[in-house]
Formats: sequence, C-alpha cells, structure tokens
Amino acid sequence: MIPPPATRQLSTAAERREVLVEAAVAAFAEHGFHGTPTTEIAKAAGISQAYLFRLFPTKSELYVAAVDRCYRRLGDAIREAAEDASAPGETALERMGHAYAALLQDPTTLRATLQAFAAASGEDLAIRDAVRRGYGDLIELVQRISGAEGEELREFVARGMLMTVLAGMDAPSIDAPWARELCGDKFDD
Amino acid sequence: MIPPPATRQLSTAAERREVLVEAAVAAFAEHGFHGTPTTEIAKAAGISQAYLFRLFPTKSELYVAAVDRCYRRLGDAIREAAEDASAPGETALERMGHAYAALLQDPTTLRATLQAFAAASGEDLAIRDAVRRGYGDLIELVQRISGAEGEELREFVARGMLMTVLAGMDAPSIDAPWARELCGDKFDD
DNA sequence: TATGAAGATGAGTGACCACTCACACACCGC
DNA sequence: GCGGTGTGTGAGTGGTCACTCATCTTCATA
Repeated sequence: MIPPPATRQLSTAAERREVLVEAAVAAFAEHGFHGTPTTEIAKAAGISQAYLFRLFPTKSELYVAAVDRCYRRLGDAIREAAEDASAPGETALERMGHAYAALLQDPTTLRATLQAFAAASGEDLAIRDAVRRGYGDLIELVQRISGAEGEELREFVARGMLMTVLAGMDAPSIDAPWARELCGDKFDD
Repeated sequence: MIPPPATRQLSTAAERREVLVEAAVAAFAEHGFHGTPTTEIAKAAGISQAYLFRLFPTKSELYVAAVDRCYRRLGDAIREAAEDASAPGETALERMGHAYAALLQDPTTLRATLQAFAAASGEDLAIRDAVRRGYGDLIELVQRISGAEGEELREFVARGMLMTVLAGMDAPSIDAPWARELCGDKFDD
C-alpha cells in the first residue's frame, strides 16, 4: 500500500555539506566565529547538530569551508562582471569595481568579509590561511583580467577596502561631513 | 607594630576603570567581543569578575569603552606625529601616513581595529555607534590637520584601510606575487 | 572613634556551548 | 531478501559563560 519513493529520501553527504556550508556563511557573517553556536547553523541547515559534527569534525573546519565558499562566490561574481560586455564603454577594472560595490549591498557578503578579516588576524592558522588564500586568489583574478599592476592595482584594491569598511558601519547613512566626504560619489555610480 | 600605609590601599573607581579598560582593549583585540570572557579581562586587570560588573554593568558597555579608548590612542598618536617637525621635508599627510603604518606594527592596535570593524557591522547599535564615532573623529582629525579633502583624502584613507587589512593577515610574510605587489614599497618607507 | 559611603570579592546560578555516543533507518549490490 | 555501508539523530557531558548577591574591608569625616 505504501508506494516506494520515486526518489531517494536521504541526501548524499556532499549535498548536505553544500547546504550546511551555505547556512554557515550566513550565520558566521551575522555574529562571527565565536558568536555563532553550531546549534544555530545546524538548525538553519535543517540537520541535527550531531550530524554537523560528522560532516565537519570541528567548528573551525566548518568556518574554513565557509570562508572558502564566500571568496569563491566573490570571485565568480567579479569574473562574470568583467566578462560581461553589456557596458562597452567601461574598462574591465571599472566593471569589476561596480560589481564589487554591488556585492557589498548584500549584508551577508559584507559582514562575512569583515568577519573574515578579523578572524584572519587571530591565532587559528587554518582560518588565517583560508582568508589569505581567498583574498589572494581574488587579487590575482583582478590582476589577470584587468592587466592592472603596481600603483593602479594597489589603488583599486585600496578603494575596495575603504568601501567595505564604510559599508560595514553603514557610513552612507551617517549625517556628518566626514561620512559624506568619504562615501562621496563613488558609491552610486 | 603594623605601620599604617603611607598611601591609600584601595584605588578609586576611576583608577580601576582606567586599568580595566586598558586590559579590555588588549583582550578584545586578541579574540574579539564574543571570543573574550570577562573573567580573562578581570584577571588581566587584577580585579575580580564581580567588581568588573560593578564598574561596567554589561560586557557590551565595557567593549564600547575599549573602542573609545583605542580610537583615542590612535588619534593622539596621529596628531602627535603630524605636529612633529623633525622631518621638515614631509607634508602633514605624509607624516600621518607613516605614523599610522607604525601603529599597525603593534598587534594589539591592529587587531583591535579589525575587530572593531567586524563588530560595527553587527547588531549591537551601541558598539556600531562607538566605532562610527571613533572612526569619524579620526577622519576629521586628518582632514583638519592636513587640509586634504575630496579625492586626496579618500585616497589617503583608502590606502590606510588596505594597509590595515594586509597587516591583519600578515601579508608581508606571504611568499606570493600578489602579496609582494600589494605590500609593495609602501610598507617600509 | 563612631558611622556611613565606597571599594572589593567568594561563591554561586542558570543558561549555553562544542563535541560525543549509542543507536536507528535508508539504500544498494548481490 | 539480506548484509554491509552510508545517512541521520536523541540524549547527553563536562566545561564555560555573563551576570548576581550577600558580605567584608577600607577610608574619610564629624
């Protein structure tokens, strides 16, 4: 009487990992590594905490996976934007800059980035290496596609970091001369 | 037989606060807001945890005080450097840039800054406001003393943010082209 | 020198955290 | 249909966390 299920009921471990890491990115972005309990991540991913620890033996390893995922998404978006030819008047560097500014509008991406920088300065070497790797790959991507180097590259990346920090404290909504001066016109074009 | 103490044995609450906030800056810099137990801060300050909570009713309020202190120190150091006339060939902006680079050599200052940026993007509004205030005051200080504005100011601050992030992940010690390219010659002059 | 205000703490308290373990169910090749 | 492998969890466990409370000591001063 009970019909056999047409599809598999259980997920594969790889599928679960996928969902779990995605949930981890969002959760860690919100409260940081130490501020996010594994129970919360497991609940968001729809699995038990016990299974979370089977898929990732330590919280730290899950955080590393989340950092990797986050930087991969950033890289994909920026590459995509650079190769998009719908704005033919712009250089690849300009397109990537606009794409990055757009990515910062997403609170999860923004906060994950800032949390990653803070975590990278901590003492967990696996985390620091993950951030170095992700950040380095991003820089290399920009350099390779745009051909920028030296001072031009530094200036581009520096502006990106300023935008990130300003967005993190929601500077555009601060009613003060310094905030208007720094956010300037670079936030909306 | 027991001689009366020449000086007061008990500290005033203001003195204790001073020591406590200083200890809090160091501790929070190391592990962030959520990663730092109040017991550890109290121990470093040489007082009981119970008294910590008498001086600051919540951990969050102590963090705000630590952020204030940290930005005040940054401001003092930068102002001092700008007014120092021992390198007469340099502009005020250049002197401030070198002073900031020197400040980043101190791990506590560096990490505190990165932790503050991450914390500012969180949901605790008192913390976010403290970072906005500290950061804004710093920008206004630079602007007032150097007279820089518009693009020049933005570029200066952006470079500072890049240096901060790179120092946070100890980029100068990474053996890769992108790291050498970004750290460039701006780190040692 | 009595008194009250201020400085300071030991000993909790309930909640929460990272992580574990024994066990159950689903799947699949034979 | 059976046995082994992979998917999944309920129910802990020991430790730690932010915060509290009753109580003590030190000090200024009247």
